[in-house]
Amino acid sequence: MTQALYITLPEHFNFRSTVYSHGWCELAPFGLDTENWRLSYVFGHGNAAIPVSVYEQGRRLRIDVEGDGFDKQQIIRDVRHILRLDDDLEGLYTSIAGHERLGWVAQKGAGRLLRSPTVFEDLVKTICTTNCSWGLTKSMVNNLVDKLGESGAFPTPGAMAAVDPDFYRDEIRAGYRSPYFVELAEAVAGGKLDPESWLTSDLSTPELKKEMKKVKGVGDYAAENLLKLVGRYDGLALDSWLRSQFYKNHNKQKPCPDKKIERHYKKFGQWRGLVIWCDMTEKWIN
DNA sequence: GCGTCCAGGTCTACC
DNA sequence: GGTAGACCTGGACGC
Repeated sequence: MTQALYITLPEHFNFRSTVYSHGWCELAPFGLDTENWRLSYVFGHGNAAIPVSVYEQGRRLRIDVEGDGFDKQQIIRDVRHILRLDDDLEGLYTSIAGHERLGWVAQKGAGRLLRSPTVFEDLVKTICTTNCSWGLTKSMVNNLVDKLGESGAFPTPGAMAAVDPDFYRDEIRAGYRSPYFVELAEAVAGGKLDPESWLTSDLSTPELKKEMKKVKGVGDYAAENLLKLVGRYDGLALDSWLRSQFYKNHNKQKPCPDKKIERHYKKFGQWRGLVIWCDMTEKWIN
C-alpha cells in the first residue's frame, strides 16, 4: 500500500541541484531514478523500515510512502531535513551577488547539500569517504546497509555496536577504519556521544570542529564536511578531488598550496565552504 | 600476472 | 605545531 504526502516547496529551492549537490544520492539507502526524477530513501523508524520515493509535482514535493502505520509528521520532518528545506541561504546569495562566475547559484536556487536523516549516518558515511576511491565508499556503505541495516535502512548505532572489528574488516571491507566504527557506535549507543546535538550546538565553529575531531577517523576534511552538513560553511573541506578541481579551474591545472585556495575564497566569509563547493560542482548542476 | 600508485585522509610518534 | 611513515581496499596503469 502506498500513501502520498505533500510538502509545499519554498522559493529558491531546486530539487535536482539538491539531489546532485554531492555524491550522497549515490549512497544507500538513497536511490535515484533519473528517468522519472525520483529520489528514494529507506527511513528507519524504531524497528520499522519505511521506503519513500520523493519527486516534484509543480511547486509541491510529493512523498510516496510504502506501508501503513507510519508517523506522517516524522516522515515530513525527515524529508525537510534531508533536502534542507528550512535552510536560509539568503546570506549565500548576497555574498556572491554580482559575481560573474557564480551568478548561476542564486539563479538556479542551488546551494542546499543533501544529507542523511541523522548526523550519525552522515558521520559514518563521511568516514567511509576518507582515503579511498568513491567506488570503495559506495561499497562500504552498501555493505553496512545490506549486512547491518533493518530491511534496507541504514544501521542504528546499536546494530553497529553489536559487531566486532573483524566483522567490519571481513564483511564491510572497511580496512583500518574497522575499530573506529566499533568505538563510534559504542559511544553513540551508550549515550557518551550525541552527534545529533551538533545540529543545534552553541559552540563556535572551531570548537565544534574540535569536538568532531575527537571521533577516530575524523580529521580536518571529514570535520569540515560534517560542519557543512550541520549548516556551517566556514571551512573549505579540502580533499584531493576539490583540490584538483581548483587547480583545473583557477590555477592553470597546476597544484598549489591550500593557503592559496583559502585566500581565493576568503572574501565569501562564513559562506566560503559552500561557495567553493558550488564553484567546483557547477557542471554537475548545469 | 605482478608491482606500484593513488583515491573525496587520519593517526601516531617524534622533533 | 609541524612532519614522516604506516595504514585497508580495490581499480588503473605500466611492464
